[in-house]
Amino acid sequence: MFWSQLYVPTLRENPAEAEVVSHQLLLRAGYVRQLAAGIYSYLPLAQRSLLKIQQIIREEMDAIGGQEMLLPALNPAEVWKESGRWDVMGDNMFRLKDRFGRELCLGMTHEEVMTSLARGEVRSYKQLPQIWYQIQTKFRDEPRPKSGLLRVRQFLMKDSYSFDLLPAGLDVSYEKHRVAYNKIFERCGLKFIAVEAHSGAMGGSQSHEFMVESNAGEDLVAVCESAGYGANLEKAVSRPVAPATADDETALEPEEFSTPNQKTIAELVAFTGVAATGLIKSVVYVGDEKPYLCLLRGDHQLSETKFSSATGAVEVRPAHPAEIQDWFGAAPGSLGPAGVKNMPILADLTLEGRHNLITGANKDDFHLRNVTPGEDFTAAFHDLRQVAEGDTHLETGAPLKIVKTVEIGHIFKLGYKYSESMGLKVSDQDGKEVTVIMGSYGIGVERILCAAIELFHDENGMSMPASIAPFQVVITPASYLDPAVKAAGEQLYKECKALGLDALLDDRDERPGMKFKDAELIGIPYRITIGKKLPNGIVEVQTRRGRTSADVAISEAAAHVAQLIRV
RNA sequence: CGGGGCGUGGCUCAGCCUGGUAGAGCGCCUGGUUCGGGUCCAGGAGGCCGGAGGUUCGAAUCCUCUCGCCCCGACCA
Repeated sequence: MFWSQLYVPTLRENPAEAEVVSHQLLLRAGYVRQLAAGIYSYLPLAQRSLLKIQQIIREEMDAIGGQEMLLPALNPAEVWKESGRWDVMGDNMFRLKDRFGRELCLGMTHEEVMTSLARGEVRSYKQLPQIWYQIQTKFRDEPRPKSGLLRVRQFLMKDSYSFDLLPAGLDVSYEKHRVAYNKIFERCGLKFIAVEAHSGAMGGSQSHEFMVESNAGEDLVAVCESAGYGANLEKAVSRPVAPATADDETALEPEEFSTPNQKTIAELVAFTGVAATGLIKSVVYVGDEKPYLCLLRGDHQLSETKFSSATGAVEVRPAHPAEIQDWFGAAPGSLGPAGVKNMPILADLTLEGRHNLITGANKDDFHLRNVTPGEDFTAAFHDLRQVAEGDTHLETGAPLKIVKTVEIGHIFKLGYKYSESMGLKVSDQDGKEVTVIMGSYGIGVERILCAAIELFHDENGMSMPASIAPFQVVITPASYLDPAVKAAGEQLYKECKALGLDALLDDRDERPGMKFKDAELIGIPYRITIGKKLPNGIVEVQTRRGRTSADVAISEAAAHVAQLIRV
């Protein structure tokens, strides 16, 4: 490709609307343009890069026996009603009606359509297992699209679905995907981690997320490199920081004391002189419209996901102050387990075996001291606590750190959720009908591009991995007016193409500085500059990442770059 | 949905408070100049100031409504 014929509208300044780096650079480097909130047009550079990403995904999916299909993005309501998700998806689903008033939606994921397809086709256990996938546009009416291509309303997703006769088969399909995903993200040049993910309210199913560390991300994960542990914060477990002081284990009776206007943990710590670890935090949550009193150590936070798992509740929300007043006869800030009979009491595991703690008295402006879990109140103990900075790995005690990440892939053992609700069954060896067990596996295609930019950029622009860069090498004749330089550029371009390199020749009549700036902005990993040293048969090969360069004989230049890319 | 910010040539922004003929830089076009890190000079095109209504002799500027975009939060299969 010749640059003069390629549409690359680079901008000198960052567009005002962009805040995260990948968004700024995608706009500045002329990769994308925005049409509306969360809706983008992909210009030639983005399209080239995205096609390369898709090709890598395709090759690795095919390698595990995946079969590519393409399902409709426009879905009838019926299949979604069958699975129950027509209602569950709520406002996140784009819905429309056809001319006859029939309800349709734009697909936000394809479990339903895939299951519907499979149940019409697959009859026998002999046809299993199957892995079916597609790379397709998904539509989600996000409440708040943001961060450029990271959270959008229309995006490309590779979604695959496995169908197996038995759970052991699902394990195999899942493992195949895990391996394939690792290969895909490695080939895309990303630095990523696979972490345990929350598996939803059904429980039992396994799930992993593939994450790239980035401040632009929205997910927090806890990682411990030395223990090889990583988990989404929703799911993560840890060893908490030990209480600041040992408990007085004398058997003491609870004793009410006055705490005027002391509501928060911080205020109580200041008021009583007792460390937060010596306090019980009382949080009232509503799960599926039933109230629960959740008790945590003063310095801990409730994990809504763990609360949901502990109670089995699907709809989870904090109680309203008015509800609390009604149930406890006191306002938040003076709550505790004492005398609570009208709702279940859940206590975090860190409270088990503690003695003589401080908690609210369920009486405004009063607290109780000397409250001992198990003696002064009974509670069901669960892991309810969100892992916090400073915690250590549960088994090894090695430090955990909490990092912000972008989710680029998610693999999930679905189990029987869709096959059961939608009736996907096959005959087994004995001619008995058996419900098929499924897995579903997603990759956000644009997020790979974003993550690569977030990971690899500097003040000059992007520094794309060679495997997914729009071009692998740019040939930059310092001046296209010099006939010798121009001829050498064109010759070198031919040599690169002959070696199978995806090359771009900057044939524009621009000053060299401008060409260098543009090439670095759009992130082409290698640049061959033809200029001053041409009379000696020398050109310069620059590596974008780190901006190191080497003088190479012009006859060797193409092969030299090919060599660099292969490594 | 709650809170905040912003809409002025393609891009970045000034002008608005205190109403009076719409500006700058970059980009674009023409001519010249220059040619290894976003050359320099000269000339030129391009905007009914997001939209609607109102106040006023007069509105980019003041008021009301509305649309859009961004950020924080809520939400997130």
